[in-house]
Amino acid sequence: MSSVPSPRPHDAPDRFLERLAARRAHLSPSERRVADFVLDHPDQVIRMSIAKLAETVGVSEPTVLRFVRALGLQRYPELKLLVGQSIVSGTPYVHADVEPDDDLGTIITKLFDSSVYVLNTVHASLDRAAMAAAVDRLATARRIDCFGTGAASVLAIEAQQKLMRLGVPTVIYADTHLQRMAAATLGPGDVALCFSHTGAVLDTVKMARKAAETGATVVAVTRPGTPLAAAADILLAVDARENTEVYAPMTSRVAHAVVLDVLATALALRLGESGLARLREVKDSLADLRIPPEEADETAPRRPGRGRGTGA
Amino acid sequence: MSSVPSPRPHDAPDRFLERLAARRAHLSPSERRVADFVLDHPDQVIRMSIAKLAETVGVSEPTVLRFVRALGLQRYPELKLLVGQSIVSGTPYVHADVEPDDDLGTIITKLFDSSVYVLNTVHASLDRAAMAAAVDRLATARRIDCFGTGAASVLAIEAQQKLMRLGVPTVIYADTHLQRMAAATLGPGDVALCFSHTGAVLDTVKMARKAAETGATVVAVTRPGTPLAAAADILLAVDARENTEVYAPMTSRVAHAVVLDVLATALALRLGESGLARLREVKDSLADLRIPPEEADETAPRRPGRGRGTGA
DNA sequence: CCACGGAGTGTAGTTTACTTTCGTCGCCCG
DNA sequence: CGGGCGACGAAAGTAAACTACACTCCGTGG
Repeated sequence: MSSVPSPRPHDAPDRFLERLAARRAHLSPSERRVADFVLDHPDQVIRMSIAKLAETVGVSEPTVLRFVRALGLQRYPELKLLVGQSIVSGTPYVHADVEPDDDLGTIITKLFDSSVYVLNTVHASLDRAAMAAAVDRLATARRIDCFGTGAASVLAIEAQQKLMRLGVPTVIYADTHLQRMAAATLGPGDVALCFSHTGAVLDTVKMARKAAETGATVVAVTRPGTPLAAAADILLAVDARENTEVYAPMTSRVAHAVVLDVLATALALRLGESGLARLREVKDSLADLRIPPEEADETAPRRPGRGRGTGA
Repeated sequence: MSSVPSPRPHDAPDRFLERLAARRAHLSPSERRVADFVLDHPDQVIRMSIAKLAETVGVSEPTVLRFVRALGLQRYPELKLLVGQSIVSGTPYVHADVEPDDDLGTIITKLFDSSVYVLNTVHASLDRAAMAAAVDRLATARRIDCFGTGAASVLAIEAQQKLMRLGVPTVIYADTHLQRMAAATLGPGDVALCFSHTGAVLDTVKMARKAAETGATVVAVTRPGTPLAAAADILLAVDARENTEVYAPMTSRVAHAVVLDVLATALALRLGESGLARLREVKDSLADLRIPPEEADETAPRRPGRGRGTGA
């Protein structure tokens, strides 16, 4: 492979336009007009020469250059570069919702872009201290119960799978009644791991409160400022605004999944060799459920007319 | 020469480096050297003048310019712009694996970046025709069975949830035996929706084949070139290489989830008003399980010592 | 075996783009 | 009401990008 340079050469290229907007107030009037034009038409700016930009905005070339310098850049091309990178980076501002008359390609693009956007947002806003605290508690927990209802139940199930694989005593109960009963049987040293997109699902919140009453630590992955968040000892905030009105929570699902990945991975490393050893054991125990690579071809009797999918 | 993956989907700006790699073969020797340098050091190229690039590569300036034109571009700055946009998207190339001695911040960054990277890759490589065909079949299916074992089981569960919400007759069975029995009872007009990261899980593959024997349509979300992929009528290929050796499938999970989102969303729109109506009905039926926003504050009795997580 | 032609490349010169210097204007403060 | 300061632009200088043209190498046909 090649030299992989600093992922972000100077500053974060993505939020460059944000930075520009923030700095707008401190610019001189003429410079501000340049800033406004750049913010309004970044796509045009990247193909403009300094002279063209100056003419379009109605200022002189040196003013444009001063504007560039005011932003902490050395040269004008640098600006074009950063603006260019800003407008490409994952769905700039328009976190577009899917419309009823979108075609398939548009749906695909919108959903993938939204997911990427949410991941970037959550990444940036993730509370490391809370995450560290959560890993801490999970690592030493006597018992971990996973809670989640509705769409969040898959997250609870996934959490149970991931943590169990690490040799951490983690359980999940299939229905709400069982979960509620289980919550009441927790105690100090135990952890209740709760998932909810809205943070306002009555059952989950009640379980969290019940668990807290017993002295267990409540870790919640949910939206901040919600009842569930308030009930939590440790809040892993995922603030992904989305259209929950009609469609099922989608993008926030993805964000929750990645947060869970982080949790499980950090925990695995925290547990060190013992955790890795467990993973290996579990993996080995599954080996005979897999088709070995070398047999793969023979064991796949190709049926006529099958195998579509790559074609047009 | 180093492979350069497509950092971003869409058509124009993003897959530029890919396009460049593809066109490399048709270039003259000197131009090819330029191409290789651009592919290997895109981050440097975006800050180089044509003269500097020519000198570094060891060719003349016009050669660089001819290289630019061979790519279908008009001017050299256009190249810098496109290269710059190509290398943005959060994750450069290094799909970095988590190392045992990474600290929490590094783990967070690596996992989020990997997820974003995978989403971009899968977005770019997603087979729309296959997706359209899948939506088609699901829309008219008499019955849909979801299959998935191990880590993929949560996806199957999620699929069942999402499709069921649309009013599409979708079922899932909890254990392998039941799933296998169910597969045998499928028939023409039915759909088997299979999930597997590796595509080599024996149980899932057997179910897919059994389902295919009955004349049902097999839709598989998995890695291409695997036994499960071969057994599928419609393959939704998700080729996310990752470290399955020790850690559970993580990034591919996220990709599968988004593919499922696309499937469900496209299906909802395809079903039109009836699908949306179903969603609303289901949503309304859940209304009393939520804590209404206005009550949120009062219903959250704040306990002393609680509410950590946002702090340092 | 040599003349011819075309592909591929480089040299030199022109045009365009960017940057700096410096001077003017207007405004605030003394 | 004039000296000083900040904002701005004109013009000149410098660097970058582009174009025209010439050379070389190699294969082909006479």
